[in-house]
Amino acid sequence: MPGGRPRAFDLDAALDRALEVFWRQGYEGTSLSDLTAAMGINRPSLYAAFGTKEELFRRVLDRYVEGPGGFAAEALAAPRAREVVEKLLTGAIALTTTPGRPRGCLNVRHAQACGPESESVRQGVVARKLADQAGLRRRLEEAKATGDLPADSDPDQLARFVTTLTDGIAVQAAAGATPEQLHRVVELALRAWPDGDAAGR
Amino acid sequence: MPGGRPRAFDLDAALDRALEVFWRQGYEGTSLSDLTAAMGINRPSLYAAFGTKEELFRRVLDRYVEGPGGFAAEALAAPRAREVVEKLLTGAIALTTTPGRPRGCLNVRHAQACGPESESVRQGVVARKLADQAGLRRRLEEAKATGDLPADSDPDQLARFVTTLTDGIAVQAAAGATPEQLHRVVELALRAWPDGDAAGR
DNA sequence: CAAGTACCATACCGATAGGTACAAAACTTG
DNA sequence: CAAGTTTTGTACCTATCGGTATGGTACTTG
Repeated sequence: MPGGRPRAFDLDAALDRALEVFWRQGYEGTSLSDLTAAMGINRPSLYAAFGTKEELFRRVLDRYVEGPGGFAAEALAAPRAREVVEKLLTGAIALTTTPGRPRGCLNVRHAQACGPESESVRQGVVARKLADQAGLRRRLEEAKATGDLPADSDPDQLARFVTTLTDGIAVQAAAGATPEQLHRVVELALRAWPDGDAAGR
Repeated sequence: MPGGRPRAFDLDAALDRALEVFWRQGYEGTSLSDLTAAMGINRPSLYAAFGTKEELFRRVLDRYVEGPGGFAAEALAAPRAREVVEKLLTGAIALTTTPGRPRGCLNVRHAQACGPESESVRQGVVARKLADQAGLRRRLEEAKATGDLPADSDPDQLARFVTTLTDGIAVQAAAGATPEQLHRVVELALRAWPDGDAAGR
C-alpha cells in the first residue's frame, strides 16, 4: 500500500558527512546548521532520517567503529598478544593522524568533560570505551591461558596500559604530533611488554 | 583622584570557582550563567573584572598551572630523571582523580576538537601543552648530558612518551579509572624507562 | 489517473547564548 | 559633605540554539 516520495540523499553518505563534522568539531561545537550544511540536507530531513542531534551522534558513533575504528576488531583477531597490541597501537596512530581527516579520536574526545546537557552523550561514549577495553582484557586473558603471555602477567593491567597509550596517542595527535613521533613512542612503550624485548632495541 | 566603590568579591576566589566549572564542564559546555552562578557575581562584574569568557578562561588556565598543576614544575626540579618522570606520572594521577574535584585534566580536555568559535582557545591550550612537553625534554637533555640518562637515549622520544602517558592518564581518569589502577599502569610503563628496571617488577 | 504516502523546503517556535546600557550604590579624595 | 570614580543590579540587546508546523512535491500502488 505505501509508496511515497523517495529520499533524495544517501543515508550512509550523509552519516559520513555528519561523522566528519562531529569528529572535527565535537558534539557541543557542532550545530544543527553545521550538520545540515555538511550533509547537504535541510533540518526536517535530518530529523526524519536520524532523529535528534543526540540520536544522530549515536548513529555516527556506530559508523565510526565500523569504519575508521574497524582496525580495533581486526587487531583483536591477531594470533599473538604482542601482535594484537602492536596493531592496536599502530592503528590508533593511523586513525588519529591520517591526513585529510580530523586529528584525534572521536571517542577519546567525547569521554571527557562536557556541559550538563551533553552528559548523557558522554556517558554513552565512556561505556563504549570501557567495553572496548574489556574486550582487550578478555583477549589478553585468553592469551595468558594459552601461554601466549607469562603466568604472572596481569591482563587487566596490560589492557589498561595499552588503552592509556591509545588514549594518549589520540591527545598527542590532536595536539599536532606526527605519526613518526608516535611510532617511536610506541616502540619505546613496547619495551615494557611482558614477553620481553621482542621488537628489540 | 581615584577611589570608587570597592569590589564586593575576592578575585582569586571567583577565579577558583570559574576554574571548577570550566574543569567540570569544559569551555563550550559552560555558559556565562553557569559562571556567574558559581562565582556568586553578576554579569557586568564578571566582565569588568575578567573580560570576555575567553579572557576569563585564559586566566583560569594560569591559575590551573599555578595551583592544581603546580606539581609539574616541582617534578622537574627532582635530582634524577627517573624521579622527575615518576613525580610527573603520579602527579598526573593525583591531579585527575582526586575526590571532590572534576575528573580529568583541563589542558588535555581542551587540546582536542572544538567548534570553530573556540578554536583560538584550543590553540592556546595546545601551545601550553607543547611548552610543557618541551620543558620536560630540556630537563631530560640535561640529564643525558650529566650521565643521568644513557648516552644512547633520546630525550625527545622519552619526553613524548611520558606526556603521552600523562595525556592517557587524564582520559582514563575522565572515564572513571581509579588511582590504584593508574598507578599500576605507571609501574608497568616505567619498565620501558632506559635506566632499567629500577622500580622492580 | 486518482488515492495514498513519504519527503522536501520555507518559515517559524520558545529558549538561551554571549555581551552591554544605564542608573543606583558605595567608596576615596579634597 | 560635595565631587569624582568604580562597582553593582536590573533589564535588555541581537544572534543563534535545537526542534517543529505547514504545505507543496514526487513517488508507488490500485
